[in-house]
Amino acid sequence: MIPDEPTHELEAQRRRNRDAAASLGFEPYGRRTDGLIPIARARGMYDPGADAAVQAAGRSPPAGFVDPRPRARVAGRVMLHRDNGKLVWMNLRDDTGDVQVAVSQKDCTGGNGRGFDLAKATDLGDVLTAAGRVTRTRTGEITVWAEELDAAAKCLVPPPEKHAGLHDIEIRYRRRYVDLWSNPETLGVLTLRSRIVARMRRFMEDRGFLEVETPMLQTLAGGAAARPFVTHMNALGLPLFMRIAPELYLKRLLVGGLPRVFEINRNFRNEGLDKQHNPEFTMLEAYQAFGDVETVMELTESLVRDAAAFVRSARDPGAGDGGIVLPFGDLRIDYARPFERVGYGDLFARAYGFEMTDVARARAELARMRPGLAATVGRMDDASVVNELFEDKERGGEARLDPSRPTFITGYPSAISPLTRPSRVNPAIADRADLFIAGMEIAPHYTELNDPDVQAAKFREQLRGADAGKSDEESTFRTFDEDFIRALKVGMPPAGGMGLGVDRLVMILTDQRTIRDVILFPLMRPEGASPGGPSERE
RNA sequence: GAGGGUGUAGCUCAGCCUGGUAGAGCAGCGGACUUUUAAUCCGUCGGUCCCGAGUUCGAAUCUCGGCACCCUCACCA
Repeated sequence: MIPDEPTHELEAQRRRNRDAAASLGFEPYGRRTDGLIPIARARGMYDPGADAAVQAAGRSPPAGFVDPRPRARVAGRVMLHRDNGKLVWMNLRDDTGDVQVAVSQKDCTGGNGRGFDLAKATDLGDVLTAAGRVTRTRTGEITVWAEELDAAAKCLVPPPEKHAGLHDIEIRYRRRYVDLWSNPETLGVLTLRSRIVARMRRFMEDRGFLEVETPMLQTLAGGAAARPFVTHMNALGLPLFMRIAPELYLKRLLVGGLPRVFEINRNFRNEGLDKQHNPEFTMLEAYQAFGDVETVMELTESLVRDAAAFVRSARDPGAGDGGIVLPFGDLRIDYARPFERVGYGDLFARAYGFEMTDVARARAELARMRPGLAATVGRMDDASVVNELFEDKERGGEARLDPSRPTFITGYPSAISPLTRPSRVNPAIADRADLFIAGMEIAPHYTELNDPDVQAAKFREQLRGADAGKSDEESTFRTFDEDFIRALKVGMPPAGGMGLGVDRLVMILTDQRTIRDVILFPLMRPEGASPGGPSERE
């Protein structure tokens, strides 16, 4: 808070109400409170029999009558507030749900005895604790009939409109702390994400994988083709990169003798952002020694199926053990059936009506489709030409997939998969498979390259490719990692590896259209940076 | 990067096409009310119409420039 900033009228009023609560003897910012239970649990404690017994006892219960209704102590934000004079109704919300609280002048006499007065001085958005009997009102609403009410935190900022909620998308991302408690959908999706990740972690552990943490600050950013974020370390006077992938470190661990390793953590790529890309994103990357591409495809398929089953049961706990079908937009995605598999070459032929080996035709086709690219097509190598066609959004191979069926594309050309081991059967084909769901690439799988000489040659090839025709920006991220080659010289067992885009998978499983809706704090430009001078608002 | 859209009270929005000096609901404030459910009833306060320039007697409204966000496309694993 900036001291001399003039406070808004609504905030000033809230400060007055806070001071009023303080002068009633409350600590406006609360204190430790033991014995709190989640609101959902308090609601579950409601006992119709006990309510009936109290009803039967009537207004003047017989001597020795003991109120059998359960007591609960809950904490939550004030979502609604209805002041009926000598009886104040409010609705408290925590992360488990809402409950109505009645604060009656006659009955709310516990604690410091001023609970009713506090209810009168309460603003929407305040955090309170309430303790009392769990009962039901005439109209059937489960209610904590407060015997005590205490202040826990003052809300000085006016909350969103009580019925419409917070709609402004920009403010929802910028102020998640408001979005989370005012929009139950946000809380639901983001807590579900957390539980999905926990579930995936356990799945991997159950399969014998060891979770590890490898450097995020790297002197060389390798393991993928992407532009890194650049930073600088003062103490060593060292330029550093934020990692674009953990791959080269995880493989060093295989060399070190760890047979199954995985990491769930952030990667950083200095590229554009859209519905499927956030500059920092979470990846589950795993390597299994003595496995191959098939091994890790099975791993991913089981992992995704398990996560989907988990989401389905979280959404609909009563559901039987039928299929696992989850909605994504208009799609209904079936995770129970074996995932589809389709070859790169087949998809290409299906999309264009000729074989991808017909390179001359492919060049002509690309030149026709992309007049702007016509000049460059001549300088592109065969595989790039084919892949350019393959990845075309409208006509390409990926566009031919059934988005409602999780599908592995297999048989990628070796030429576009530099870190992948060529197939033993046909070296022109890489042992690589990419999992697509809902038209989104979710996870690539590889039989990893472990021959140091072949790897070194591929690195060199990439560097050469970088020098030829590519822009400076593109070439900066291509690096030759000498130590990684040295590690391979020590001997890495044959292995299968995969990298799963956690944010994208969570999007699909939770039916969210943009990656920002599954990230707690998506990247935003700073607020108030307009040329008129930065306005200090917090 | 290109095109389109949005930006008005704390929040949700109308007004903009067709220029005449700012509206509603909720929230707030004062009052009434011990079974309400977006409580109700009476009264009332609240504005950098995103920022800047221009056109005009007059701009929330029209024009130009800028900023932020959203959508589509492009780029990018």
